Amino acid sequence: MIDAAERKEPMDEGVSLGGLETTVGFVLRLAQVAVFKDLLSALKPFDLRVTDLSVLLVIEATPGLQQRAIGDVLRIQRPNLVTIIDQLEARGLVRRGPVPADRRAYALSLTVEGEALLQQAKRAHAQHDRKVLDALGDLDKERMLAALERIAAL
Amino acid sequence: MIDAAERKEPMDEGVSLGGLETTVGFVLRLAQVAVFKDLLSALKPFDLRVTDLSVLLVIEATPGLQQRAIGDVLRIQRPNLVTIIDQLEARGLVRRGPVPADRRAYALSLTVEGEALLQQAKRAHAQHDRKVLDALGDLDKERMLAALERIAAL
DNA sequence: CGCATTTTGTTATGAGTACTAATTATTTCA
DNA sequence: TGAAATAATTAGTACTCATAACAAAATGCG
Repeated sequence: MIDAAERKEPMDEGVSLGGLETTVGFVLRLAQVAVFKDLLSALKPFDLRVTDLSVLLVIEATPGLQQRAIGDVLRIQRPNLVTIIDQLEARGLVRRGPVPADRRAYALSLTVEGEALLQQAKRAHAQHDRKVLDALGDLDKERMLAALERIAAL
Repeated sequence: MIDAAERKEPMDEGVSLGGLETTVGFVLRLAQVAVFKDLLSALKPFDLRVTDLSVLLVIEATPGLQQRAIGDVLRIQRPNLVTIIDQLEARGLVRRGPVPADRRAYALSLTVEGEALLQQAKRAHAQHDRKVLDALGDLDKERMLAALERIAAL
């Protein structure tokens, strides 16, 4: 396959984006897609998607959490979280334990296998995150995060 | 529906995200989702999706462009662009004209209706963009764009 | 020129993600 | 106790994104 950068005739570099290229929203999307693609490939060896990693991280941080709580903080709809947990449970990474006070809910926790895999995945994630931070250049992380959080609260 | 912020018992604010909240990638995603949601609702009156607007903007900037070129700059796969143009053409907003030198391709241009609708949509878009820029706070747009572009080039 | 290769747009199709409505079991509360 | 709310689930849907294969036309090289 021939990359656009080395094609002969059309020379797409000259095509105007109609002002889109100086728009925060548009570039924000390009950046987000790139970050997710990079992280996804970094997690490939562990057969984890980005969402899987985030779920595992939250469970690790607070074992005993219920599905609803995880969905809330990660902005995952409850029905969607069900299948995610289903898969992680089927792989023996996560356990659906009983909640003493509530027989409807499950107390989620990592199995030893889940904990072990997560440790590996965390190293890959840290490596990925380093790349992202390097790309920030002179812009310090704190100001970037603050700005992004304000945008997220639109 | 009850918002999480005003629910009584669980108090999700205390749930740890396991370090995710200080990750550029995660917050980047939240920001991007928020921006798209805001822009989508701003474009609702014109029955345009975000992608539709970007396509119209590119065509306006360079009339006579072929589908392939638009897909390249906007990162839209050719098959997907076909249906997008189909819809815009069916609504009378875009015209598929002949390319003198190439009978396979179409020279895309805006109709008068398309031009008129785009002008309105651009005002809505400008209003939305103003909100995003305000959210940047002390961070100047140029540095933000530069950082995002470097991330997008990961 | 003539024939293989490439390119444009198209169709069909599948994977992945995300959303809504409705159901069951359980808990909460008036 | 009975009504309403909640946790998880199921089923169905919609939207985005990607790939493969195709016809028509253009390109290019012998």
